[in-house]
Amino acid sequence: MCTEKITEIRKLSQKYAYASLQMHETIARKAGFSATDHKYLGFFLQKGSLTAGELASLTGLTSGAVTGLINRFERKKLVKRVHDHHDGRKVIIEPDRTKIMALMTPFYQTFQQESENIIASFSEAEMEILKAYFLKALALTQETYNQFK
Amino acid sequence: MCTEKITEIRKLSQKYAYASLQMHETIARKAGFSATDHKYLGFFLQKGSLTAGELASLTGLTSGAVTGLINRFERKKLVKRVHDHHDGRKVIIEPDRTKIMALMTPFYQTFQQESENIIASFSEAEMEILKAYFLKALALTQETYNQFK
DNA sequence: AAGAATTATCTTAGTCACTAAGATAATTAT
DNA sequence: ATAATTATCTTAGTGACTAAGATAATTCTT
Repeated sequence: MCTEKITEIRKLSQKYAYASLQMHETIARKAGFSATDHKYLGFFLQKGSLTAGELASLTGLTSGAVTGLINRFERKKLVKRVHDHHDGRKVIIEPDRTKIMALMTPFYQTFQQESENIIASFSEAEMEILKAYFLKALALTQETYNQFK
Repeated sequence: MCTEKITEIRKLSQKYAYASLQMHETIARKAGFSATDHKYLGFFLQKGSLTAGELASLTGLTSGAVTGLINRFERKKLVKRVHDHHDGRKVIIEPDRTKIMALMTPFYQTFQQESENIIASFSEAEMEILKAYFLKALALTQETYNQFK
């Protein structure tokens, strides 16, 4: 069997994950965010509005840390706090997508375009293989995460 | 063309990168490390002995932060400080690979095995495609990192 | 319907890792 | 020899985190 090739690819994917982390942290600093703020900012683009509690459980942060996170974003006018009409305890955090995008785009536009160029360099059948791999790898990563959290 | 599929895969890989980050941070906490200590611990396994300065430029930390990092690892007896005989200013950090491995393995063994199982579920020709993708994606990520650092 | 328990968020106190700037000590250049 | 440079460490201050408790709204119990 091709045990070596398997291990090689596994290590490659590990290296990629680390490089990705480094890249994001570096961009975060350049964009004037702490690494963690930047990390969670993407959440709002992905998920839209969230309550503080939802954000806490998604991020794994304590409620106090989330309060601080929201305060920092609110100061920069990237999100708004809105009280839920149905449940007055809840605070809904409404991101200003346009403003957030405007901050991120300069850094990611080229990267995303190049990423898509790389993907586009594969045939449609090959893309299916990439997709299959990512779906499996994502599931395993999330399982492992859930196992330890 | 299949623009949608391309974007789908790009987003999938993005999601994977984020999940990977979350997983590593969670494991770090479980293993009794701060997320950053855990992140840099892997460095020693990969690179072996390093000087404090080399570590600083690899991690992007200031020299003071590196001093603290080494102190914490040294307290846990995971690394040793050795003075360079040729250049008395330099401090070589010698990792105790066995000890570090012993700390990491319980958390990563299953994950790595399952990762390899996923890879092994592809044919050899398909593996070549995965490898090709990772090599390109890694290069792009590192380029982007270098561009902003 | 009133009181108790729960839930959601915020506040406070304390900790830890970081940066920036300067100190120390060894090496290299003039 | 002296000056400049290099490598690491130290110190002071900052920022984001946790844990625990406060506050306020909702839901459950009887």
